[in-house]
Amino acid sequence: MRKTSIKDVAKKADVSIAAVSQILNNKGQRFSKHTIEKVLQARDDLGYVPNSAARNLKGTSNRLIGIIVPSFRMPFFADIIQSMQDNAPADVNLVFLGSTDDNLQSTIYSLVERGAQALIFGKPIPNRAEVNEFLKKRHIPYLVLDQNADINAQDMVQTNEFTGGSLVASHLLSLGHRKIALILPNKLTDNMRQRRAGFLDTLSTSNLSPTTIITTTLSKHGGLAAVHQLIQSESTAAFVLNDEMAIGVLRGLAYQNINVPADMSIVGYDDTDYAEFMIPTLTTVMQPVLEIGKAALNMILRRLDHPNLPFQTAFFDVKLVVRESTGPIKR
Amino acid sequence: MRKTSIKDVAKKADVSIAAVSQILNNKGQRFSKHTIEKVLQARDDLGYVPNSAARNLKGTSNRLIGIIVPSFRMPFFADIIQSMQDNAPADVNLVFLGSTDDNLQSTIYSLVERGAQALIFGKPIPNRAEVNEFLKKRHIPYLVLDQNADINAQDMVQTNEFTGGSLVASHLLSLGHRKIALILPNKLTDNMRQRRAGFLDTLSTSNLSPTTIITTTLSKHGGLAAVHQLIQSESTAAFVLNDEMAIGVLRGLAYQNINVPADMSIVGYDDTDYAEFMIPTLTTVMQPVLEIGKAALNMILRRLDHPNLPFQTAFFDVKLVVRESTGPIKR
DNA sequence: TTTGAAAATGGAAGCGCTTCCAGATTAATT
DNA sequence: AATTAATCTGGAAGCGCTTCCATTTTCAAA
Repeated sequence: MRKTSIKDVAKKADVSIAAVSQILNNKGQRFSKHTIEKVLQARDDLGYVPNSAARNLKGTSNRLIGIIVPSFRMPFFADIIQSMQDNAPADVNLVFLGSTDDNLQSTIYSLVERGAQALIFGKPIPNRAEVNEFLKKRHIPYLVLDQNADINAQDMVQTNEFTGGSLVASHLLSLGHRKIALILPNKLTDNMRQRRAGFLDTLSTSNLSPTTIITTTLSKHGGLAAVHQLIQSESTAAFVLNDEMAIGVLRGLAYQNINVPADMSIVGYDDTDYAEFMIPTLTTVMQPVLEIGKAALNMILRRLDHPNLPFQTAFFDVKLVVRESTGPIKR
Repeated sequence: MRKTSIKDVAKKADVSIAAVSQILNNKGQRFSKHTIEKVLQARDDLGYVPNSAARNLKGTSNRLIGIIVPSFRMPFFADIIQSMQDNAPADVNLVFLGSTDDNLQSTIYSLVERGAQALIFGKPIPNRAEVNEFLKKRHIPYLVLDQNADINAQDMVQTNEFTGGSLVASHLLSLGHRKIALILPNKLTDNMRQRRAGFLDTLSTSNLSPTTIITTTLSKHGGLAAVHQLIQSESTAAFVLNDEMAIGVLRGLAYQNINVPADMSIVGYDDTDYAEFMIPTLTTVMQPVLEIGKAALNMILRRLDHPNLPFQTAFFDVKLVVRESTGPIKR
């Protein structure tokens, strides 16, 4: 039951192994039509598929990029993945892996073992220094889709999170809101911190700060669970740090017969697919996710081809998308 | 810039290659404490990670399973992927790939080339016969997450789609609806066909058939676009073949100020995460997606271990989940 | 000491493939 | 017919690793 190997093909076609290899790799101009025919025929008869392990062993392996995301179920990452996959050149292989903080190390290890030549992380790395050392030692470039302290230490893809948060605040202020709640996930990425910072900064220019800051899990259920506190706070608006949670908040408010936006304005972040389908449609901040995924991939490919180029940062602007879930304060 | 290989470690530790190999694979009981120490030290110093290509070459490779889905963005598949990933034994490697009908062939090929030992398809295979021959010839078992004509030709995971459709019809009928629309995606899987069949079958026992059958794209936007026709049909209820589309329908109806369920009842299918967060919450049919993913994976692993066992079919029941989007007919 | 088994280690083959190089065959040119 | 050049093909090394087996070293018991 052994897999058919190049040897089998060679024997069947009655030519040398070398001939088979070259002919099947289109480097066989130097062979006669007849030989080529025999080889192709034998391959098809035997159903031969070259073993890429053996092939890669030789050196010029295909480029393999590992992409590590926290979850496949979050729209943001689903989009990233899809966009990378759609934009990957044919000779590049992408391997997607989900990973919790716990098994990050082993995930990275298995990717490296598999011959990944570069990695892209969808979220911050907990033990950054350690991982950095591990990868640097092996000359494996990587890239983190999150703000990063050291712009000169590696390539980066950034979005203007601070501005994003700020836009939200301005929008709500301009609608007359003064009592604004802030709903955060219990684990913040750097991106989210910036988002928050921008929001708080702009509020403070009006001498305001959030009426309440609610911390909850990063999920629709988390948003739902935050509603109780939100109502207690008597705010007239809330900035929910991402759309997933915002969807939960919308749902929770509806259960309490609190009308959005008449009684309460809600703003999300990410502009996932679902935002424009909510009832009411969700005001949110758009990040060009597809572009981000594409840029990250291209950047890391560029790095592979030119390991010594200076580090680069791709910068993306965000945009406030005003929809139905925000409105002027009720008087 | 060559990657450090076992040879480098051996030299550095001043032992043989064989010793390094065995020690690092925990088959080194026969070595002295001292030697083991040296080797581990050398490995760490050099940052050595064994090359799995070379390792697999030898034969007993790690089990690699390829999973092909149409899209990473559809909640149904995101869930499947997540559940497989969460349930995969440590020694099993999963590779997820998105694929359109067009590049299916090459996707399969690249997976086989990589040494995939089994495949799982998330959706029907267009040119089934051809693919079947290709994979059979290479002794690569596969499994399709869709109903399948030939229960004796391969393992299968099935859900009771017919019953699912039937449950929807019964539910709507019991609420008094007689004018019921059916909204389909323009490409049906076998599963969906069964779903439809169950629905139509039950309707017909009341001598009914859908007031209208609307065909649209399989997406939220598709659902939204179907609303116009739906309204024209003067139906009092609609069965939308999956939640994604149903979300679009809900949104579209809201735009037209048509109240759900007072003016129109809506039923989806899949019970994705979002169903219970819609406003109104969406009545839908629950498939145990996580279980399905897990079962599919286990089944294919079992097949790998025991290629000659008789084919098996895992069968899952579905459940109607009644929520706010359906209600008694208005009189 | 001698002896023999147990413990420790390295040599070398081989996994499937690519690639360099030399050898063989054929065709083209005097 | 002789020589050269062009065309065609196979041998063999080597990629990084595992594994079988032979060899060497150690150590306790005789």
